[in-house]
This record gives sequence, structure tokens and C-alpha cells, in this order.
Amino acid sequence: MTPDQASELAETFRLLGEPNRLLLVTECLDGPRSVTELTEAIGASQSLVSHHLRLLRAARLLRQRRDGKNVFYDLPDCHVATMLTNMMEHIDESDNETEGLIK
Amino acid sequence: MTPDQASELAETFRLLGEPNRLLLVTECLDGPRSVTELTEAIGASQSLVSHHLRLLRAARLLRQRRDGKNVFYDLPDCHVATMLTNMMEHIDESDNETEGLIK
DNA sequence: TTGATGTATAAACATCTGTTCATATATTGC
DNA sequence: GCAATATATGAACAGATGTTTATACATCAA
Repeated sequence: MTPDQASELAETFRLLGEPNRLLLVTECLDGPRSVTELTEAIGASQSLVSHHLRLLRAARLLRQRRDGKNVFYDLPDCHVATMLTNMMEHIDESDNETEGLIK
Repeated sequence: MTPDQASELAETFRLLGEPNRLLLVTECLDGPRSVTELTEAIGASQSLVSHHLRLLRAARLLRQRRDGKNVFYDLPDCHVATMLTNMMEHIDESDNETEGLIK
């Protein structure tokens, strides 16, 4: 893997590496969600949600579509959705181990 | 997905979301690597590599094993290796699209 | 047009993070 | 023991990041 490829892939991971953003993306796994729905789902302020959504759509991790007063977000058809689904299936497997802590 | 699960998964993504750390992990995909090898491979300072390795092993993304004067790092047998391999296989697919930029 | 609702943006700020520099801790060979 | 090599740690700091507050923009109904 070249440094450029690493930076590109890391950028995706970095965006998913924030709990609120990860929740926003996973909420959209089952279909389009309006900003209001997303705001209620993750329990953050509307402004914060909007800021995070901006980053996610800039990186094309989410797509935006307006319908009347609402704006809906969903995942474009890409491997990120598949990867996330796979990760979530295996999320409990490593819970048996004690969480690692920095000395 | 619960907020706790999101935080846990996000923590893994966050660690992989830094180019140097991602390179360190991918370098170890094909087998154990010494700190010296890793340092040369990613072209960073020894100190920086060591700092990053500390974070990665604290999160159990990498395992540490000393052999004489050298310390070798490798991936524990977990789904992270599989995920990374899958992601790297598909890394070029989304390159056709223009990179998203914040206005 | 006005008000109401939904969403986005800008500024400001405290905290977090990556990095460097210096130094400490192993481990081996002499 | 000492020197040399390999790795880890601590302090310090600039820059990035997540969040809040306030405000702007968009859409629809009356």
C-alpha cells in the first residue's frame, strides 16, 4: 500500500472514528433518514449533527437528497456499507478480552 | 447499535484513521515486523513509530513480542485483519469519483 | 407576506492529537 | 563492568477537532 492509498483509506477510517458520525452512518444503513430523525436517534444537537453530516457527505460516505422541508441522507452503493455491516456482525467477538488500557 | 458499541467500534476506526498508524498495521499484515523494519517502512522517526505502536497495542490491534534486542509486532487473529484485507482489495473502486471537498 | 419548521453555516473556544526532542530502559557482545 | 544497538517514555507544543451558541437559509402553509 502506497502512502497515498494509506492516506485515502485513513481518511475514511478517521471519519468513522468519531462515535456520533459512526452512529449517523449506521442509522442510514437501513435506508434514508431525515436530519430530524438522525438528530433524535443519536441524541445530539441539530447543529452538531449538521456539521458531522457535512463532513460525511464531503467524503461521499453519505448522500444528500432534499424532499420538501426535509433533507434525507443515505449511503451510496459502495463497499463501506458492506464493511460496516460485517464489522457490526463481529462487534461482540472481541468483547471477551479485557479492554486495553495505556499503562 | 448502542452508543457504547458505537464508541467501541469508533475507537478502532479512530486508530486506523491516521496514515502512519494505518501503514504500521498494514505492514504487519503479512507477518511480524520489528520496530526497525516498521520505522524504515513508513519513513517516520523511531520515536513517533514507538508512540503509535503503543496506542495500537493498547487497543490490541497489534501484539508485541520481544526476541533478543528486537521487538516484533503482528496482528492478533481477529477480524480486523480480514476487514483491512477486504478494504485494500476495494481501495481503487471508488477512485473513479472525484474526491469530495468541503466547499 | 408572514410565521413556522427544517436544515445549514459561521465564529469562538477548549480539548485532543500528532510530532519532535531529549532521555530512559532493555538486551547483547566484548 | 562498558559500549553499542534497539526500543520505549516524558515533556512540550503547534495545529487539528468536536462542540456550542447564534444566526442564516430554505421550504411550505395560511
